[in-house]
Amino acid sequence: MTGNAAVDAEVTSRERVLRAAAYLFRTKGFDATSMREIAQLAGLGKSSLYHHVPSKQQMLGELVDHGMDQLTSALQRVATADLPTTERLRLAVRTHVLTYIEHRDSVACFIQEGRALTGDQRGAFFAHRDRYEGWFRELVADGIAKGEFRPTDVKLAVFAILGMCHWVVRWYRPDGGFPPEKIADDFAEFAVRGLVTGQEGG
Amino acid sequence: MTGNAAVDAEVTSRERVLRAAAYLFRTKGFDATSMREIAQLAGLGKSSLYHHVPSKQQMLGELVDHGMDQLTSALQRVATADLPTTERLRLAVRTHVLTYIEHRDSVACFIQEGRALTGDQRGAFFAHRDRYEGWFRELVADGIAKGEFRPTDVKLAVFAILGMCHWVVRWYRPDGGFPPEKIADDFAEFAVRGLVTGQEGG
DNA sequence: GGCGCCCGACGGACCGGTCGGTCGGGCGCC
DNA sequence: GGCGCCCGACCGACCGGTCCGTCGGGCGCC
Repeated sequence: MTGNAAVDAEVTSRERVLRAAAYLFRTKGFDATSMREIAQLAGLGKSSLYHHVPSKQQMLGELVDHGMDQLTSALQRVATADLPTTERLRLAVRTHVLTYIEHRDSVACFIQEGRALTGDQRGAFFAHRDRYEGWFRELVADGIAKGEFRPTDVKLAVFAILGMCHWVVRWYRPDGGFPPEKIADDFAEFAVRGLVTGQEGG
Repeated sequence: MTGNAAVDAEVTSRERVLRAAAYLFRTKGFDATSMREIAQLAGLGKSSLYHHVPSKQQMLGELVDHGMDQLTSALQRVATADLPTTERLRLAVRTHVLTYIEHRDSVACFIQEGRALTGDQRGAFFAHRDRYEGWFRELVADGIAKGEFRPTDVKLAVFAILGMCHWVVRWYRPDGGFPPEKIADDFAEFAVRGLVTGQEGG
């Protein structure tokens, strides 16, 4: 709430549209979602959408950015922690999973629908994604340099970890019987065990 | 010549159509791919597609089935191996990765585009997918029962492993600098390390 | 208070274009 | 000739997006 009634009204309406779009983009995909469906879910006529949003593409771009922001801002809080690399990896995976679950729709837009972007938005999307992956690569490389992690290909290790994390988008259901904390803990443990030194001789 | 090796091969028209469709479905997604594009890539007029395939939906269904068959038939060769569970897991992950890379387009249809199916095909898809996941769950549960794997939630462990594997669809490029064998080995090692007993006290 | 104006929110009708799919006919090979 | 393969032309439906009129609440002016 800003205290300004007129602004609040506009923000809420616009937000309703964006949330409806994010939900549909996540569950059906960008291309399979029509502006009519978004309008219906938001409780508006189709033409009214365009009072709040310039185009379907722009809407996706905004949602992708928002999803990315959720992940990066959550991760930055972890990045600065003064902890052993192993624990920072654990925190990073935990944070990713919990952030996704909390902001499912927009993060799913970022993870799943980014390729539907065009032009400048597409470039910005790839840049953001690379920066996000790069942060994980530094984390893993740091752990290897410090001897906390076994030596292994950094890119592949990050692909493995992020694949495990991103895939949550595809199977998580709020009523699926797994509390977010449980998923976050198990996945963090899985990632850490995959990288830490020990059990040599395989 | 189209310049696309997957389509240029000397095969029947029907196969050319299916391969073109699989390639486009993987790279652009089912909904973003038009029958006109498929026809063009296959070197045919749009109407000619319908001499080989009854509909776009049916085509996707066939490709999803085919991708699923590639994975399951490859996995069944591994399932019967008389090896410790740890080594069977390693083989399973290796096989999954290598099979995906060898049959990228149709397997990607199975992994990524299955949700675009409708009706009976949709039900069959979910059944196949569940059977595939079920096989992995039995493998993991078996390893835990035998004491080779640490006790952990089986479903989550399989989600983690399959997430890591399925995500290959999204980043693998033939010229990406990673030989398939390297990816398969690293991912198998990652999965095994995530599950085997040892390093307790975390 | 009462009146009139304004303006943002909204929706019905409609646009050009593209979608998946159909149809009738032509062309070449046996 | 007959048959398999193929294509241009075409269909109704639906796409994202626009146009323009309606509605109603807020605000200045008297």
